[in-house]
Amino acid sequence: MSSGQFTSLILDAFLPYRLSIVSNKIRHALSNTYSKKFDLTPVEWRVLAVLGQKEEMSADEICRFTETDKVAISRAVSKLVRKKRISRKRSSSDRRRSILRLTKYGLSIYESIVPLVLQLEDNLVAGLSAGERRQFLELLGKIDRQVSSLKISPEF
Amino acid sequence: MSSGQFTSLILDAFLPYRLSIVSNKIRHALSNTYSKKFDLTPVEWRVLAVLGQKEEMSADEICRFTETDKVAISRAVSKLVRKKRISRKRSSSDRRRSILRLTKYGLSIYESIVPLVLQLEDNLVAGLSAGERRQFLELLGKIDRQVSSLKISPEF
DNA sequence: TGCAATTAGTTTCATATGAAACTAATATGG
DNA sequence: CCATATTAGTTTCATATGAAACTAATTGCA
Repeated sequence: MSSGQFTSLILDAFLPYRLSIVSNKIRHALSNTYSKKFDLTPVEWRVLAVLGQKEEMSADEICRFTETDKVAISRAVSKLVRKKRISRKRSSSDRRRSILRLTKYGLSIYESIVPLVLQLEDNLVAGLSAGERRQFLELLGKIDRQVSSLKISPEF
Repeated sequence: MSSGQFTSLILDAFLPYRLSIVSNKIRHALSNTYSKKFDLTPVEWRVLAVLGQKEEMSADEICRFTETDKVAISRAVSKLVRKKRISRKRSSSDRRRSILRLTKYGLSIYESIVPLVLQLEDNLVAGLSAGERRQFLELLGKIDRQVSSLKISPEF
């Protein structure tokens, strides 16, 4: 039966698919550098990474900074506290809010992982010139803003 | 304490992180277009998408084509068969292998979703010129090949 | 020819994740 | 001042996912 009117989806040219594939590969590669060695899940690493960059943050701030679901952050924070990698203190100005910081132990884990993930990143972009790297991040930023503006108008 | 010797990780400039954020946003946006409406998970959609593009494939071929874990594909295939969206027939030349195809029902679901996801893709790249789109996919392809070559050398 | 290695796909078990609902605290407006 | 709405974070329940082990069939080599 002729389907001349129907446009089949060519996955290799479908941007969301391509992005997903590459992102998954990188996530696995990243996970391989720290997951077993440091007993960390990707979201836990993300929390450590944020707290390594900023001195202290609340869970809600981490959610907004990393655009990650609050339940996932909550669970990761609880595990990191239990593993004594971060500390949690109630904010005196808003007792709903907690103040999170890396412990010395957490900081040492963070400082051990950073060179590894930076090395991985270097390997990833080894085939790109410096100009191409900048270009890629710029285009990615444009797509990021587009998808964010889509989310602002929920369809329900 | 001076930490002049240590390079903190700046997440906004960290490519894997940026890719992950954008990819997650897109995955959610995509999922919103078909997940509830068509009762599909992302992996199930991926299987439909591949079978919509190719007439028939084995599970193993879908795994390799989409670079997706065989357990995930196996589970998605079983659910799609149960939902009568694809059919599964044993290969006569290799009885380990199954031949998967879209059913009429599955094809109609596929044909309903494709315009939606193509529209979403159009919206995603609305801020890019045609040249920038090509450039982005080319650079993404380079990164893809780099990360694939990393995986070829497992570290254990 | 026969057996070990490999392949195609499935299942088990433990953990992660998503959606929704929850608690406690604060903000806002009448 | 008080009731309602909102915010920060947690918990529950169901489903998804990851890792490992499994079964059945095929391939390759001695």
